[in-house]
Amino acid sequence: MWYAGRMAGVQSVERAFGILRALSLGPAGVTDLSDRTGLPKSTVSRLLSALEEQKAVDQNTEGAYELGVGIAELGTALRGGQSVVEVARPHMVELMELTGEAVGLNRLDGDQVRTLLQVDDPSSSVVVRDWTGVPTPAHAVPAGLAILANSSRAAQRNFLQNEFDELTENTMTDPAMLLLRFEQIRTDGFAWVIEEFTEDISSVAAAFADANGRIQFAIHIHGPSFRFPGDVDREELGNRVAATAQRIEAQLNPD
Amino acid sequence: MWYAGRMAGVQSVERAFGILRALSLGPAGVTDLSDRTGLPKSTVSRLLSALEEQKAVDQNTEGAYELGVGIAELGTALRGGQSVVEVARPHMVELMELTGEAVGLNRLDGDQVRTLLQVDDPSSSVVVRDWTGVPTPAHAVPAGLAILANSSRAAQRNFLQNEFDELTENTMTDPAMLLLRFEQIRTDGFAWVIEEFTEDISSVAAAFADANGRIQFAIHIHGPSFRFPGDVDREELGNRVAATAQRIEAQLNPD
DNA sequence: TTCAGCGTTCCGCATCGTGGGACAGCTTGT
DNA sequence: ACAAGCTGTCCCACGATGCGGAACGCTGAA
Repeated sequence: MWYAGRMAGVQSVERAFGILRALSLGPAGVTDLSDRTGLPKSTVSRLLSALEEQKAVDQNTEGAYELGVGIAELGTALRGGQSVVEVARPHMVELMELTGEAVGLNRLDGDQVRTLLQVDDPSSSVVVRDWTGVPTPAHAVPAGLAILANSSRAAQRNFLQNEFDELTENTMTDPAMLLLRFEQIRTDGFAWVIEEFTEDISSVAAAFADANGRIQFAIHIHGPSFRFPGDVDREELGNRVAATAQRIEAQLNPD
Repeated sequence: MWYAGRMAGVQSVERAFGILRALSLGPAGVTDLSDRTGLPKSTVSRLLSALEEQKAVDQNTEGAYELGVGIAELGTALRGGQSVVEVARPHMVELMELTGEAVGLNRLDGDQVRTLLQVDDPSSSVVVRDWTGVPTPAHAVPAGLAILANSSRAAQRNFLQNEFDELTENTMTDPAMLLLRFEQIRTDGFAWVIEEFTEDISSVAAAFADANGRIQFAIHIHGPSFRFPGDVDREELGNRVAATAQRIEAQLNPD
C-alpha cells in the first residue's frame, strides 16, 4: 500500500474499465454512462475520448458509444492464443510418440463426430487412413461416446432418441445399453471401442472442455486391430489418454 | 486542444492500452513490457497491477503477464452478446406492474452495489428516489447480499474482511452473522432487507448469472417501509423476484 | 558464493486528471 | 415559432494522483 488508506491502482484505468464494462451492457451516451458509473459527465466525456483514441470504443450512427474494434482485436488475440487445435497438437504428438499409433482430435457435431486433426507416426508403413474432416457416427466411435458420457443427461436423452446403425456385429445400438455404457465411461474417464465402427480399427478416446467450459471435444488413439491395442494394458493406456485430455483442458482453461 | 502542445487524451489510459496491445503479441514480464513500450519498469508494474484488478491481465504459472478474462468478457459483450440491461428491462417492468413499486437492476462493484437501471411506477406519487449510478454498500442492500450469497466462498471471505458501517440500528455488520445470512439467502433464492440501508426503505432482491455464467447482477424491488412490503407475503414475493431473475438468466444463457 | 537481472516498493515532486459550471446545439412539446 | 429541457463539449483552477529514479529483496545461473 503506497499511501495510507489508498487502494493500489490507477484511478483513470479503473474508471476507463468501469466505462467499458458499462458499455458491455449496451450502447450508451455520456449522460447515461455518467449515471451508470457515478462519474461526472466531463470525466466520462474525457475518458471516452481517450478510449476512442485507443479504438476501445466508438460511436454508432445515433451518437451512442459502444465497444470498439480495439476490444475485438484484443479479444481475437486472446482467443487466437488458445486455438483448440494449436493447443492440442503438441499433446497429440507426444501421445503418438508414446504409442506409435495415429492420434486424432474430434468434435461432436449433432449425432456425428468430426476429426479436426490427425497426427500420424511418420515412420509407420501401415496406418489408419486420415479421417480429418470426415463425419463418423458418434455411437460407434470412442470420441462420441466419451463426449456424450460427460454431457448433461438431457443431451444424452436427446442423443439416444436417434436410430443407430449396426456398422459391425460388435456395434452397440440399444439405447438402454448405451446409457449404462455412458455411466461406465464417465467413471473410467475414457472410452474403448473395439471393431464397432469398422471391423479392423480399435480406438480409445477421452473428452475435454474448451475455453468456454463446454465439453464438445475429445482426443483418441486408433490403430489397426491386428496390432492395436495388442498387449497394451487397456486401462493404463486409457488413463494416459485421459491425462492428456486433462492437460489440454487445463491449458485451455487456466485459472 | 486543452493545453498548448498537449494531445487530447488520458495518459494512463493510453499507456494501459499500449501494454494490452503489447500483450496481444504474447505473454511477457515487466522488463519485457518495459522494453516493448518504452515505459519505466515501475510504471509498467503499477499499470499491470491496475489492469490485474480489472481482470484485463493476469499472470500465468511462469509469472509472465497475459491478457485476462476481463478482456474476454468485453469481447463476449462485443460479439453480439445480449445486453443485460436490455434483456432485464421488460422483466423489470413486469415485476413493477405486479407490485406497483420501483424495480432496480444492480451490479456488485467491489464492496459496493451500483444501480444500473431503475423502473418506477409512473402513476405512483410517492416513490423511492432514483438510485441509478449511486454506489450503495453491499452488506446493507439486498442485491449485494443476494449476489454474495451466490458467490464462491473465497469471494465471501474476501468481502467479509471489509469493515461494515452500521447505517441504521438494524444493519447487520458482524461477519459471522453475515456468513450465516448468506447461507440462508442462498437456500431461499432471495434476500430481504428491512430498514438496514436507510430507515424508511425496505427491499427484496435475487441474483442472476450473466452470459459468462458469472453472478454479479441482481434485481430488486424496493419501496417506502410505510407501505412496503405491507401485507404482502414476503416469501411469495421473494419467490416472484427469484423467478424473474431466473427468467433473465435463462434469456442471457440460452441452451 | 557471487553476481546479474527481475520485479516490487518507496516517496518527493509536478504534471496531469478532475469536476463544477458555462454554453452551444438539438429535440420535444406547446 | 418559441421555449424548456437535455445532451455533450469545453474551460480552467486546483490539488490529487501518477510518475520515475533509486533502492532493495529475491531468484537463478555461473
